[in-house]
Amino acid sequence: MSEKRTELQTLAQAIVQRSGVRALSFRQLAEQTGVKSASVHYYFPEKHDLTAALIAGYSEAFAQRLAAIAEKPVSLTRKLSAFADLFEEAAQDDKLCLCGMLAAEISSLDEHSRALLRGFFEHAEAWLVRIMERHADEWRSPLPPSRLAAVLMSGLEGALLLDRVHATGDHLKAQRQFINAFAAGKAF
Amino acid sequence: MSEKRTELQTLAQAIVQRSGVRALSFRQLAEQTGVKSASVHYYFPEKHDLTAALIAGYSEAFAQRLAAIAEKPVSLTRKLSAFADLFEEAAQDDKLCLCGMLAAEISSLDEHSRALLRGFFEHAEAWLVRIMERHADEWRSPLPPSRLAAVLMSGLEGALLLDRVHATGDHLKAQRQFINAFAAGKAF
DNA sequence: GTCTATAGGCAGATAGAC
DNA sequence: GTCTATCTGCCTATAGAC
Repeated sequence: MSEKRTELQTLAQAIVQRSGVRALSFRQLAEQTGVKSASVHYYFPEKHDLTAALIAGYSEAFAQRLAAIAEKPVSLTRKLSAFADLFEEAAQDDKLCLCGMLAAEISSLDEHSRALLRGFFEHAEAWLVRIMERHADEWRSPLPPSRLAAVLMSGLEGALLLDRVHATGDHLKAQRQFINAFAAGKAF
Repeated sequence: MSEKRTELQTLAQAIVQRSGVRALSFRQLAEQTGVKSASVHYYFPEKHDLTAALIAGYSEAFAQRLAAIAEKPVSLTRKLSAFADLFEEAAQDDKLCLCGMLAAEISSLDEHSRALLRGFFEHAEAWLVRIMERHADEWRSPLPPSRLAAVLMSGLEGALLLDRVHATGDHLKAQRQFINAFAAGKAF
């Protein structure tokens, strides 16, 4: 993988996380990396090639972070808190989760990118389910793990979204409080 | 308020809820309502005028629905379920909440529209807090009402987002289960 | 109110030289 | 790999006739 390609992809990812795919242009990408737009087309012939590469790269990095969290010998609380940290990082940079942003823009994605997007969310929720099952003695709830995973994931993606509007970070904080109470077995 | 203006605004709202402001064009709007794009500019001189009108209109309609729910003499469960119904309606039409979509696209909004957006979410969450306080005997939680309102709102907006990716509606269903358990005083 | 016509800009994409 | 040059198409916005 060439360095220029990586540089382009990194920049493109940041732009999408902040403003969306529709705001991402070959020209802007070229200007900000010191090449011409034709050169960007050399690495990513069409825009959907770039989009797909973005989702694939993001998914892989995310999966690695999840794997690292899973193998640590810590409590459920700490694992879920580390999970929330991944979202916090994006929020700090005024970004959404790449895949959350693309979910909003799904009408402008091709079928291949949509499939990759599905993969991202399936993997993340499956990870949450596995973690909850492994720490089954640390929590209780009237909902099954798969439902809880959906609640957690929706909550975090939604919090990222709403915290762009009020810059206080309150929604992510509320999610963390909720997660902590849950993972401490206090309720739900 | 002229009929044509209303027609344009209704169509524009649907387009934004499905594809976002960046996908909304004067030309498309004109074609689908049988006029020319110059005529659309007659009603909404610049695009940010249209965007602002969209948010204001949506906020007002939403507020009216909330007021109607609040005054019904029913349980917390039923009120929160009616609240969730508002999101379900959007999901059925493959739409996001207008303001959720615009939150993702906040970088392309002017300051006036951003202020209107803040107003929407503040109002919705204040409504949730008021409802929870009025039904204080029907639920319990380690979190204060304002935090719970943030959790609920994030969860529903996020569920709408994630359910566009897998078309199963699972995330909204999970939110409803969560809300029911909460409002039944079962937990959290 | 609605139109025609058009300005001016930016988008994605490609051909072909180096 | 990177460039220049260019095509085609869509965008917002405006001037001015009817």
